[in-house]
Amino acid sequence: MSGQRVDAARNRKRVLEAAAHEHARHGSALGMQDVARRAGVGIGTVYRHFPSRQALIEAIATPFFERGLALARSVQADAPESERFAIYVRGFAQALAATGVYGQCRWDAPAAEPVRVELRALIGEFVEAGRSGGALRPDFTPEDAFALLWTVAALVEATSGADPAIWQRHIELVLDSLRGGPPRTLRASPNDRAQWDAFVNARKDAAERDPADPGRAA
Amino acid sequence: MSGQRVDAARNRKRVLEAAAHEHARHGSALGMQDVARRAGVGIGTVYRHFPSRQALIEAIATPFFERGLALARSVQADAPESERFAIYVRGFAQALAATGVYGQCRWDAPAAEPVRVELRALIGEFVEAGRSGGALRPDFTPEDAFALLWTVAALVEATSGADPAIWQRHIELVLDSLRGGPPRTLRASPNDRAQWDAFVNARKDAAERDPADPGRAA
Amino acid sequence: MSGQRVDAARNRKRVLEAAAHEHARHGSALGMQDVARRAGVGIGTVYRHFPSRQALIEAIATPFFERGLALARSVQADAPESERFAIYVRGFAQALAATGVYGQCRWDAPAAEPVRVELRALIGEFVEAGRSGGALRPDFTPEDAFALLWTVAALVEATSGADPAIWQRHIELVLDSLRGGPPRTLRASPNDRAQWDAFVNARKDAAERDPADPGRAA
Amino acid sequence: MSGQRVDAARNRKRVLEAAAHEHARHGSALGMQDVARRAGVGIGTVYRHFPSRQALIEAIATPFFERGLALARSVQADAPESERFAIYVRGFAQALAATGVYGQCRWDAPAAEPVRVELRALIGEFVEAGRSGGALRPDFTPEDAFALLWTVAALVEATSGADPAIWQRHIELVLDSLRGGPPRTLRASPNDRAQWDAFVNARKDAAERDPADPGRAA
DNA sequence: CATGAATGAGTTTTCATTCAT
DNA sequence: GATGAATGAAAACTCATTCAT
Repeated sequence: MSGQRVDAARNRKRVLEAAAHEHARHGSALGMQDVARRAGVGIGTVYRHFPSRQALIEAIATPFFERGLALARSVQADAPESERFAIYVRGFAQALAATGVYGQCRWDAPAAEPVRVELRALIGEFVEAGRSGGALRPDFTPEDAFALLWTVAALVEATSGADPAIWQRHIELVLDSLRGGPPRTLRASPNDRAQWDAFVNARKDAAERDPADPGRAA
Repeated sequence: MSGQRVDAARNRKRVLEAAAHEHARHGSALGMQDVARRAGVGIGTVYRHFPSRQALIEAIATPFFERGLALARSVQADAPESERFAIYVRGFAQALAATGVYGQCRWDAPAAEPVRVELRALIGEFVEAGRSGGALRPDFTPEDAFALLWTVAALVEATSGADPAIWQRHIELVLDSLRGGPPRTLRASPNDRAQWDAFVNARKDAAERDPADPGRAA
Repeated sequence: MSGQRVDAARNRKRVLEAAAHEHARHGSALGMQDVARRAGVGIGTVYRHFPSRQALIEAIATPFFERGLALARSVQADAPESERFAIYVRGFAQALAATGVYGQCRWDAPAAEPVRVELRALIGEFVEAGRSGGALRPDFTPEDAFALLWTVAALVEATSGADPAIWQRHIELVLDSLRGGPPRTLRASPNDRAQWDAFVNARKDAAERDPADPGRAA
Repeated sequence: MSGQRVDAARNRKRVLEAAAHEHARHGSALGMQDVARRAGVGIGTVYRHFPSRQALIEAIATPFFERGLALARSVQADAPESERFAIYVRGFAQALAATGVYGQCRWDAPAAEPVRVELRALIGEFVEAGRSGGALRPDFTPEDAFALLWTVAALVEATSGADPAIWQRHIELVLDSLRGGPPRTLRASPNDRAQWDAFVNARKDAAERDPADPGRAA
């Protein structure tokens, strides 16, 4: 009816975008009907491309991982060795805040396996270089980096809607501290009370707007 | 099931505990039926104490906040000034890992208002004392502390089921780094690859066991 | 607890009144809990006096029938023979509008049996006297009277909340017509359009206020 | 059950018919499950066409009103002027007895607005013609007609299950009386005691069969 | 390929009734 | 006798998934 052969791939992409949007709002509780509506296709089309809700949710993760990997590659290609880790963390957070997709899209998804492997290798290099260059304390491991990314992701996901300065400050504070030396002046302004009040209120508002899934993250 | 009129308060508590348990596993998608079953009461009893699913979920937060506050008070009472912040963070994470309740139970809940206020005052004192005593870098603010607690909570929630050593290591690493001086040897063993493999596998297993809500957090 | 022996009869009466009130609003869909609350007693007390919801509903009818019978007796005692039927119909409608109880309280309730018998006898006399006195056409039977009372009840129940003039006019119109002679000037003002608009709006408002039981009666 | 996509409109109609049937028996307490079963569709299909129980109940009214309007039009087209009112009342009652739908389907439903307006115009004409032709007393108004129809509806609803002769007799009696002249011999046999006993018993039986909603109307 | 009507299992919520205190 | 907490069957409603068109 709407151009038969024209472009199945186009539809697939639209569904994926719609799903990412819904996922950002409702987490894994996203509704298939809502995804279809937002994508402007019938529910059946969603199921043609993704055989189940679970498959769709997992599929959302793929572009997320690919962006993460692409970011790591470009950091490796372009950034000075000792700063790569910091730049990657900042870029990771930035991408997260921009796309809003995280939630259930996790490193444990089967599809993420190869990405995870390559990413670990790259991050391993960043960490090694950071330690050598004095940007990271000597006992910092790649696994510490994963833990850090996880916490950063959670904070970004929670606060980006209210005041991005919160996570920006946090990242600078932690990165600077992880050097292991005396504190430097940070690149981001200090975290203050007003920001947190804004944060709490933003979440309260969101909960009122959508009582079905009252607050993601945390 | 379970005698009648035994004690309304007792039943209320059992429902709350059951709800906390379910919430830890399924997040806000917890089922009322499941809560009732686990509490050993009829579904009607759940509704007698909490008029709706939403009300129950909000109610879960209260003991969580109270524990947090109680912890802060006892830390203030018993711990040496300069170590209070570190002890509080450790205790907070410990409690989280033990009770598993977090998720939707957030600082923005209306019921949390008074707790939030008092808690902020206490944490403000911890931070001040920490800075004076050299346990925290001079530019660390109470709001930085909140951000840190948030990230810690996310990490604990995600990893406590797999290997608590992950979050323990992370906390020690960050606390030590936040001193601002040269790194010390940490109280927790380094974060290594095996731990993360265990983590990823644990999450994968959980997702297979319960495809409905495949993995909380992150 | 609230005065043990004091007065069970008092409680029974309060429950009955509360039930009548709830019944007037919600018909047979009245809630036991609501009745108990309005009566100011525990739900158990309601069940002590009336073993089931059905029994309570049937019990509501009794005072209704008794009032009807009392009215008939007093009409027989005090009113001029030929006007008894008209006076009874007017009084019946008046009582209905005042108490609001009708709905499920029906002539077929077992408890109503003896009342029904006596009432039929009295109304039979009223009808007979009315025919003799020229107030009712010769072919009007006691059963016609019952049918008429039924229709009057339905109209009163429907319109008394909006404009009682509607049923008053209707009664006068029909009573006058049933004489069988040329029309006389009626005791009530004519039924006009504004009254019906008020009626329709009143019902619409009620339906919005209480969507649970949107409008009793036909 | 019942093929798929057969025809959405067909299913909608079947649901509506089933709902009308259930409504005739149980009033506004009709069960959605029962409606679905009777319509031979899944419960989800009922909800696809009518988003809530309330919406379904309101929808039942539409065909009812449309039938009423269609009847009025055909009466206007085919019947002799002075008899139109009487014919309409009889047809109205007949339709009511046949379809059984009334109860919550009321003139105050928003959807009924346009029908109500046109119907009032038509009935206004019938009344006017009836007065001119001597079939109605001169002071009879269109609003009196509405009141009369309401009472007729209540009586039909209550008695059609037992003995239709009751409402038939009542209608003839009232229509004849409303002429304002000397009584004529009625087209329907007189209302007698046996009919009322049958009526009371029928209601008693119904109440026993279905204690949930013991007796509609009245 | 796309569509969206149909399905029904599953979930939330209500409420008449029971019974320990 | 009175109370109200407890119960669970029943009803309303949701939504992932299927499949005829």
